[in-house]
Amino acid sequence: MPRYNPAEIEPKWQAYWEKNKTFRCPDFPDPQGKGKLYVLDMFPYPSGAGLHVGHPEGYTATDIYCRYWRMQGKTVLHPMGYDAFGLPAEEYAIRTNTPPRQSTEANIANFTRQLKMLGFSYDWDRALATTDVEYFRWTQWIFLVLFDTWYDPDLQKGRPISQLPIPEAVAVLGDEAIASYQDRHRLAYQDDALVNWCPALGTVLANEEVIDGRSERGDHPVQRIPLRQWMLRITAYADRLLGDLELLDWSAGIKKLQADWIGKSTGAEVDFRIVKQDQASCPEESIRVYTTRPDTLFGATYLVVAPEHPLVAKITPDAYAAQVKEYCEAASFKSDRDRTEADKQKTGVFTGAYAINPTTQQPIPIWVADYVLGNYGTGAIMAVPAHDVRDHEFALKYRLPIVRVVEPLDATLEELEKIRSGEICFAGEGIAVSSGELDGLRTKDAKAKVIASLEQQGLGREAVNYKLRDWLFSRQRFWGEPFPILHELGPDGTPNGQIRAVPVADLPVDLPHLEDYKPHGRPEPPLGKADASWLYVELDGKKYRRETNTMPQWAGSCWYYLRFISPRCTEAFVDREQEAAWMPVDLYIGGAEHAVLHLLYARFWHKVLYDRGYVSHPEPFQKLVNQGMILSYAYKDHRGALVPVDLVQEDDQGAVKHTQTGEELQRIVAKMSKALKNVVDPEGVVREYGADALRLYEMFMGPLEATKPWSMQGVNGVRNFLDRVWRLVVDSRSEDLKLSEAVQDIPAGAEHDRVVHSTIAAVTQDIENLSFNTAIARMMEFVNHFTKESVRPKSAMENLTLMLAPFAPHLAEELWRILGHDDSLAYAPWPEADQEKLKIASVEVPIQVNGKVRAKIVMPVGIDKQHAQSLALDNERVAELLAGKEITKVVIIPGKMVNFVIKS
RNA sequence: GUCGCUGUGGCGAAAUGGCAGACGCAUUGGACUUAAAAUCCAAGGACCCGUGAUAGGGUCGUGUGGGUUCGACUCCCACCAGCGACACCA
Repeated sequence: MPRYNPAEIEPKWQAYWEKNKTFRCPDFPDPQGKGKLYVLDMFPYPSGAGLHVGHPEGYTATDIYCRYWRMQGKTVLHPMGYDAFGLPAEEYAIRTNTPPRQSTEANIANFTRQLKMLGFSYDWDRALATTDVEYFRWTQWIFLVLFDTWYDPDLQKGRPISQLPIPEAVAVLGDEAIASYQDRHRLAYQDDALVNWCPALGTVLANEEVIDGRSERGDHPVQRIPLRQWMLRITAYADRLLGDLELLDWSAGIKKLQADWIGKSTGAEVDFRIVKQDQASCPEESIRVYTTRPDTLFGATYLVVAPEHPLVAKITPDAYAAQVKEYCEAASFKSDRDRTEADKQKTGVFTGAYAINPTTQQPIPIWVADYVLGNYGTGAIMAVPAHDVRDHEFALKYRLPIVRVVEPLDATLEELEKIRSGEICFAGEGIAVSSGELDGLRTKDAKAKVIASLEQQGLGREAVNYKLRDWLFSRQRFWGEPFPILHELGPDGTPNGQIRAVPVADLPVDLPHLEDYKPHGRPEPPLGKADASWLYVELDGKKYRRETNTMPQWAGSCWYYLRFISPRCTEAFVDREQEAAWMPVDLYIGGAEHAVLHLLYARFWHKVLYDRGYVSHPEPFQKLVNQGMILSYAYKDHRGALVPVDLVQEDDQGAVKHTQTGEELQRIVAKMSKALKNVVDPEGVVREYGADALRLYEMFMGPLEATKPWSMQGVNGVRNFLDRVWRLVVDSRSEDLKLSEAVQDIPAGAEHDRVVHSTIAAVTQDIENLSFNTAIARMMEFVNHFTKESVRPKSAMENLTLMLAPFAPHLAEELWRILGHDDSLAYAPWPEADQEKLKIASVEVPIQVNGKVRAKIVMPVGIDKQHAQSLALDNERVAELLAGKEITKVVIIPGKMVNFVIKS
């Protein structure tokens, strides 16, 4: 085998690693080693389409990192698994008439085959899928932990429900009342929620799965209907989820995304007394609003309540009832997203009722408008049209008064004029005016003063709000984890409202066999069609019906990183000691599309488990890196329409033309898509160029976090590099496999040593910084250097092989063998850069005049400033330029540059 | 609309206060070959001056405009473009 042939050596080494369990990870980190390292990829959803080039990007990065640290002596946990529940699998199953478990397992087998083909150093013995019954047994168990936990706001901690203090008033009502009180406080609770129900898909959808009132998948109409749903009380943890971001080594961008999603705001709740009117029999005294700008209270000229607000009907006088009712009903049919469409004109209706502004004592009208959301704050606002753009827009449309109470600190006269005339609205901070006792105060001080005064009068208080909502956790689908919950049946055989957990000993609750799990257009979950033997349970003499909702796809991915630590543990969801030894995850790499939801949900579950004493760290993922998207070239015609790549041809001049119209096209970068025929299949790349070339190319394209376009010529380029490495070491003309004659077991000279050790230093640094593209460039320089040498020290070739091993492991193993080593190099010590051998005697230093390079002089390393200056002045050209000029300043950075500043 | 990221040769990129364009692709020239492929060696930002040809020298150049600095791709301000996320949260 004289030539580099990845098709032969790659399967050979993959078989070797598998047979020798080279990457098996021990239960505990080696106490003699250099510590533990837990490196995790976001596990894939095993779609029928197989691996996409985007998958190996992150996986190669983590693989390089793991292989490097193994060579540095760390014990590395590096697992892989599958997030396999979910709607696409179920849809596919319905379409092809195969059971979802069967198609899911086939897809997993295909993914595993493709991943193994790329030579990743996973411990495959730890592989798992969220659909494994033995896995979701513990997903259900964790759900029961959530069900068994309430959040104690005083201790800021989740505690067992048995420790929830029961108020005397509840206790006297008996066991049922206590149970219902407890149920209302659990982290997993049931609630009547307005959901996005899609009859065609037969399920509720998350808000992000609904676009303009239609489903993202299939474009079916979506309705808003109230349904009894399971909710998870993530809002209880909002403050900790926000505060603990500080502990994490995540990019500022991702932290900000999460912080914005949680959306903490501080302001005040203010009570507005309702003006009693003869017609309305309103028992309530006041409406409570939430505002972040209590300092603008004097400018509140009307109130707005959400259409869902419980007081709407009570405060509306009969004369207005019909139109208010009509408006509220119309609003109830709109989705949240419809209502919040920004470019939409605001609408609203006057209720006919008035409230008293507590500062001015003036009556102000109360309106209903759907720009106020029922489920944020108190569902009601005080409108300050002079200082809030939304209120301003609404006030202009309905001709409501605008009263200016804040002046900007630094505005141009022109701006000030417009603000004073009410033409534009000023929403910033400034100085209070026309606000009685607040006049002259800065916004911050005015807020404090008005809150204090409201508190004194019992009319308001400081308040905090979050955008984050509780998590709607149930789906009406077949292919998900069943809830381990039982509904007690009354004497008439229908649920009586009492619920209980399935005893832990009875877990898992497996999915029943269903002949027909297709959607039927009604919101009852498909599991309701299960046999009575599954559906009905008798326990302690009572009859129960199982909960028939299933969990959303997010559930399984909320804790898989814990199961990887002890995947076969039968006693617990994770072995306690092993958890303490391996957690937290040291490096987590995945796509930015999971920046908010997955990472927030997983952090939430982790904190609950932490509070309940099941895990040892408050946060699961210490360092997070988002790999960039891999895009493809696409072509656009004069109209801006995209042209499929098979209709594009490049001519001799390098211009791209449409093969049919001959029109010259513009090359752009776009997402890969089947329609554009520019999807790159990783398996095809492996066949043509080899797995090592694919891995190397994905890393050489550019920085890990950047989005970058795929180029087959680039793949060819790195393959060319691997060929050069091969020829550097191996005699490619010989019939049998042997070292090149240039490779000799001789000591390296000073020049060779410098190249070797500077490469080691650079590559080591680059790997630790995840800067793989520059690490590869350094190895290319190394190869370019030694290719020119007719004698290549064997030790230098060994160092190169070791450095290349994390990137191109198959080739490196093969070269290692040819260099005379019997073992795999997976655990060979990483080469160390010898600082002594990096030292050089002299450097070339640029000499600048007024910042422009005018000469270059070789100077000894470590020269002092004075000598550097005189050497520079000795230079003929420099002397010439400085002749007769006055030198005003000389800047000298020894070893870097000398700059003479002269008067011109 | 708001927020974030990105803007550097023909292309992917490097350098993140000190010689802009490392490394790779594509291109061009040379060696090898009967020839081609492969391989190896070499050249290369643009423009100008200079020379028989070299050598050599100059000006400009990192999206645009301004600023800080002896010195800016790098830091600051404003703007433009592309991509992405969020979107009436009071």
